[in-house]
Amino acid sequence: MSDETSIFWFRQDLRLGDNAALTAALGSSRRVIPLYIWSPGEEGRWLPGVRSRWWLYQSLSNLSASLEAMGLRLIIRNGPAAAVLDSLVRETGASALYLNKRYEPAAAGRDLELMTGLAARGVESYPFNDTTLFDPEAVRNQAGGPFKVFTPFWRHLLSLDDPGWTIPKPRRGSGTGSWPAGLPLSRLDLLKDPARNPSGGWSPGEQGALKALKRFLSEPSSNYARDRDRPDEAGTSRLSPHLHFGEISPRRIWHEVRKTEEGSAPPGAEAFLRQLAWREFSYHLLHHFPGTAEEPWRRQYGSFPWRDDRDGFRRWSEGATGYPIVDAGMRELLETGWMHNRVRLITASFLTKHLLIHWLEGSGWFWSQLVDADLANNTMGWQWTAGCGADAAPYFRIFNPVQQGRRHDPDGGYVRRWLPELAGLPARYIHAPWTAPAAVLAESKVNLGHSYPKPMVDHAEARRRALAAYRQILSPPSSP
DNA sequence: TTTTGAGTTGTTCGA
DNA sequence: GTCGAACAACTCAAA
Repeated sequence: MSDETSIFWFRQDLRLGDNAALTAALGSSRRVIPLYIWSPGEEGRWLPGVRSRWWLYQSLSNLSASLEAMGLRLIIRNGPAAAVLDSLVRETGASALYLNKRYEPAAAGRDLELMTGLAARGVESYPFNDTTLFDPEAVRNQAGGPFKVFTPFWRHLLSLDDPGWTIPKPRRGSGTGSWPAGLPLSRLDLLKDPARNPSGGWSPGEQGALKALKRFLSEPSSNYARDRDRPDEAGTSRLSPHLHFGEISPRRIWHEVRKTEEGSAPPGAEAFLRQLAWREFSYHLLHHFPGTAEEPWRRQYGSFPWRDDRDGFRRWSEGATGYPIVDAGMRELLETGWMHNRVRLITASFLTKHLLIHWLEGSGWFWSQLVDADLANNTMGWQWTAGCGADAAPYFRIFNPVQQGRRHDPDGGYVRRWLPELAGLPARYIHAPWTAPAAVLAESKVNLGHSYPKPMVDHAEARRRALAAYRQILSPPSSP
């Protein structure tokens, strides 16, 4: 162990356990300065939204307390990362920077530049792969390129050695008395609008993340493969925000699930790992195709005839389309900052296919509202739904919002929860109120067009319009 | 190099 | 109600 001072830069790895770069820093230097930098302007147009900031505040507060307990202090600063690091190096004489790599293009580019600058001043940087199970550069097909189809990617992951097992939580503090100056967390302006705090019983932070995983794995009657598509039941892991902020590592989840799998083989363990692999796939894609957060992955979609429809977008975002399963999802998002995965698909499909509104408007809205907003996942999901992404759904797969509602929310419990104005409707009509007889509507206190809107588009008509639009770019008319 | 099999999450239609 | 086919063609990944 050297006498040198190192800086450990926390970013999307707000945890002490199984943290590759943090463990390396504590193992190699006598004095480690834990740092967090608030510099949202360096992330391009993807500034954290109100829910994301709320979570960040809670998570940093939690992390700070955990660090104190082991004799370390989290130094919080704001401003351009390069400038913050420069001055901290000057103040402390640090000679090394430890960090876990980020894969969002803006952040990755910024990091590279900043590490080069530090190297010129004699400060060595040690970037680790920690956010993903495997380093995207190391996962390649036989031709040496990145995978562009999920299933071969998944099979390849299963053929690899397991990612190194959990790195133990460091126990030791630095033992130095004086710490460089930092800002109190409250100065970061993360809690702007308390009225919009996410609800839903979240526990941000490392302990909360571990508890959530434990709960998920111990559900006695759980069958993830079956229940994950039921928004009316709590069948999903709800680990997404914890994963986004790195309060738990995908490595740890991978191992915990496999461990359980070997023991009692809960139904659905493999299905869950597949979802984790989708997250992995998203990160690898964003790394290899850095333009895809803004541009369609399939080039020909650049000329897709998206409609400019401000009013349509507003109705979608507010949950007033007249299709209950869509509106329930959008209200859940608005009220809690989270939406069930299946409903994300249905609402995204509705925006891009029924309304023909650009997927970027949708991804931007989700980004601004989600507590788990994650550039890799959000980008991949929207491009996949819109048909322009890697391994996307065929364009003729257009969700029928009524059928999807009936299949995945058969009793209407999900709709009733988020659309109380429809709560009185019998299950038979809950996903298509306009088909209910007048007497049923009256008895249920539903006044279509007033207490709840009529469908803003006719499904069959919208479907034909979408198919025509997609056909247009896939087989351009030959010139005469 | 060429060939071959395959591809998260669907819907509709007609028998 | 249930079933299979059509919806399109393309590109990927591996043999």
